[in-house]
Amino acid sequence: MRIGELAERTGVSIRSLRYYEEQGLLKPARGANGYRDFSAEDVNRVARIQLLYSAGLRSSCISEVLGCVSGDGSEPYAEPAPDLVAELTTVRERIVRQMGELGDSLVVLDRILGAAHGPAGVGRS
Amino acid sequence: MRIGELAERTGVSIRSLRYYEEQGLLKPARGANGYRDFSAEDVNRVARIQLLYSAGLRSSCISEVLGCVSGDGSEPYAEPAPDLVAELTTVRERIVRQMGELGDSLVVLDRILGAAHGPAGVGRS
DNA sequence: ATAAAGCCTCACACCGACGTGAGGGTCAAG
DNA sequence: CTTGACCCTCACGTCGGTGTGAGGCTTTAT
Repeated sequence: MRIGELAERTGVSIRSLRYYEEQGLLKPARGANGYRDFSAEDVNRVARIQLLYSAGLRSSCISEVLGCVSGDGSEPYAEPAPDLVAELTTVRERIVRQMGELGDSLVVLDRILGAAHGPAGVGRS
Repeated sequence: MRIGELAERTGVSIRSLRYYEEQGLLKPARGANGYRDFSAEDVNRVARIQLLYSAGLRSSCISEVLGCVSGDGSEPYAEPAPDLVAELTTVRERIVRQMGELGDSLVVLDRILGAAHGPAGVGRS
């Protein structure tokens, strides 16, 4: 599939997809015309990339992580390098902490929002 | 208290504190010498600012939120403007979504980390 | 008095993911 | 053949929070 289609399917901009390739996160084949040729698996791969980005990992790190995840990513892994393990452990801790902070922020926001329309309970999501 | 002390107490850089003032998040008094003079409450205020930053709010939004929180922020609020309520609601949804994504990312990371040192359980934080 | 430390105001640098536009090929439809 | 849609590669712009350095005050300690 070509880049436009992948963009449409994933909801990610064309620019971003090119950027992902530039960062080594995607390695599409190339047609004789120079066009990128993405596989069907790349749809999932892009989803995982986005997920990890949203977790605050930078692309260099995502690249290593994805190197440990095979094709559809549903189950298997290769051996993670020891350095990577250390880094990911740090990242893991950061994520846990960040989730806590987000929870706290939510409390703050809900206080404000609660004040907005009186003492009645805020619509729970 | 002067900026250096506040920086030390909050763990936030001097540069950032000046930036917060520039964004209207802090309004320190000024001594005759031009030095900023922060109040004791500002320590809490800075903590809240950091919290909201980590939740992904930009300073313009934080400024409005803090406008609804009185002194020590422990309980009360002023009336939030209706526009602000709408924005915060959006932000709230984003945060909830983001927490979900972080949780998913955690699962991905734990899979990798689980593969790192064999089938034994991962050290639970 | 003199040095050291803390403060001040610009104002430019940086990072990371992405927008955007220029300039130019490729390809299917009319 | 031409139009229009899609693709390509640079390469610079943006945004937000922060680092950093210049140039110059005030205050504190010796």
